[in-house]
Parts: sequence; C-alpha cells; structure tokens
Amino acid sequence: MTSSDKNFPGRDHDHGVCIESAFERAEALCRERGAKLTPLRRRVLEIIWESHAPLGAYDVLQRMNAEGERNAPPTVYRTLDFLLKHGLIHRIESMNAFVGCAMSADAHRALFFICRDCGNVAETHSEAIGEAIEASATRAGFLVETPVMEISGRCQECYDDE
Amino acid sequence: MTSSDKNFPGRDHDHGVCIESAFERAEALCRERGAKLTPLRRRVLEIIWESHAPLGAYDVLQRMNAEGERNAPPTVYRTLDFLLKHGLIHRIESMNAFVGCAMSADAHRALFFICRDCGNVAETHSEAIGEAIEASATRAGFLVETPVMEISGRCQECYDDE
DNA sequence: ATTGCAATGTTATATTATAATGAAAAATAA
DNA sequence: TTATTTTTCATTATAATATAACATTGCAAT
Repeated sequence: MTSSDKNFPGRDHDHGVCIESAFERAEALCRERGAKLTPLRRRVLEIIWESHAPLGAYDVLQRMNAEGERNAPPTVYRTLDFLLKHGLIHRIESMNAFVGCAMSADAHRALFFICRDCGNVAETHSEAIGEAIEASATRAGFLVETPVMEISGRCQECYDDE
Repeated sequence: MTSSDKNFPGRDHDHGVCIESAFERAEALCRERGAKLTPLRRRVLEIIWESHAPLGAYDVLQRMNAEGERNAPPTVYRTLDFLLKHGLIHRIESMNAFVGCAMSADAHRALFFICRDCGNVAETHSEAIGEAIEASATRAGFLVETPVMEISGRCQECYDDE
C-alpha cells in the first residue's frame, strides 16, 4: 500500500479528526490559489465530508436546506463544480454522486473502491495501474486524459460481517 | 495489443462487416442461452451498433421512433437492460450511454478508451490492468466485483488531425 | 461613487430513469 | 386443442439528475 492510500474508515475511525484535516487541506489549498472558500462552499464541503459514502447533489441540497433554507439546484451544482475544479471532492461517475477528496489534490488519477454494502469509498493511487493503463493506451494509439476508475465490490468489514 | 482488443474504427473501416459480425455473435449467444432476440431487441441492438460512439437511451428512442412509431422510455430501458444482461452492449457510466460490446460477452472487465473528439469508444481487455487492480484491492482488503474503467482522452486519428 | 467581476439567487426546463399497471403474445402443460 | 403460465411489450405518470438563462448582491479596484 502506498502512503497516499486512504483506506476504508472502519467502525472506530475518528471522524472528527478526519473531517478537520480535510478542512485544513481545503483552506491551505484555497489560500495558496487565491480561491475563496465562502461559507456556502465550506458548508457543502462539510456536508460531503460528513459521509464516507458518496452523496448525490440532491442529498447535499436536502441537507443544506434542512434548517428551512431555500437553496435551489443550481446553487448546489455550482458549488460542487467549484469544489471539483479545485480537487476538493471527486465525482463518482457510476453513482452520480460526490465524495470528499482525501489527497493532495494534484495527485490525480485516483482509483476508487466502492463498497456495495456500506456504500463507503476508498481512494487509492497506484503507480502500477497508471502504468498498465498507459501501456494499454499506447498500444491502442490513445492519449489518456481523464481516467475514470471505479471498482464496485465489498470492503473487508462488510465481507467479514457476512 | 492482445487479440481481444477492439481498436478505434478508423475512417476506412467496413461498418457493414462490423455490424454483421456483431449480429452473428448476438444470435449465436441468444440461441445458446435460449434468450429471445425479438425484433424490438434486434432493432435496438442495430441502432446501437450503427455508431461507435455511445448513444444515450433517448437517442436510441428517437431513432426507434424516427418512422412515426410511439415507443416510450420504459420500452427502450427494458430492451437495453436485456442487452446489458446478456453482455451484448455496455453501459458507459461516465456518459450515461450505451455502446455495442465487441467481445465474447463472458470476457468481462473491459477497459474503455473514449475519444473526447470523435466520441468513439474502443474496448480493450488487459491482463496487466486487471492484475494491478487486484493487487491494489488485496492491499486494501477489497473484493473486486464490478470494475468501471473508462478512460477519456484522444484517439490517434483525432490527435493526428489536430 | 462608480465600475467590474465573482458569487449567489431565482425560475424554468432539459435530460435521464423508473414505478405501476395492464394487454398481448409466446411457451408450456393439461 | 384449450387452459395456464410466463415473458414481452405498451401506457401513463412521475422520480431523479442536471442545466439554461437571467437577476441580484456584494466586494474590490480604481
């Protein structure tokens, strides 16, 4: 396992710490880039980080509006776009849903393991897979730009449970 | 390149032959399994095979209804489900669209190269990638079930053109 | 203070997908 | 054959996901 892997959370993981460090990374990155982490954006990032399972845009919206606010779909989609653009979240294409990015944000080309049982997602970055894909692409005369690699299956906790 | 790769079609490729062989495979497979390749299903398969770029369900529907027919969405989705179930087409998750399966249908775990320019898709099957993913999954304690691997980029024809 | 721009708000609508129910057709059994 | 069952297809309605278009707000730079 490389140092950049983010494992499945496990029942015991300290989510307070986990979300805190996500915020710190986000703040540092925005400061660095002169991007504005407005209250709205911060709130959406927080909502997404409250779960290790991807949330749909309308799930996020519902949570945003839980206290009687009246945000509309374009607001959440715009905000998600901002977070995506800056690599603070990932979109899971096979679920039309969004999950926090645990990595340094320029480390792209992530591989996601998605547990069909608990719904949690682990993000990993593997040299070997990247190389295998590049090799295959080269043989096909293809120029890789945006890989989508989402592996559905079962995480250890879930298949240990049966 | 392994023998199971389906390359990008190329400007000169004989689409008549290409679609014919797809039909032959589909017929053989259905005969083998006692599945019924009804006129409706055959028609949808044909529509999908008319393009090497994935078609959305509503694109398929429009083409089905081009002669004034009045098929409704559930009809096309049901038919697509049948074709998916039997491995005659693939769903491209990152596009919400469908493309013909060029392979022997039990050869699963396909990797798709999707050209963002011409929209065409090439399906490949690489041992090396499969192994790299398994290795990564094992390290993460993850049991692989359904990999989604869709690589967006540019095919040779398109970047040769500029 | 004004201008310009980024962020957010608002309304409407487009796109993708499914639930629920029933009719028709085909396969199977009696 | 006729009855029975199952599969396929039709129909209506609606759910879920996403964006277009335009208005407003608020801050930053001059």
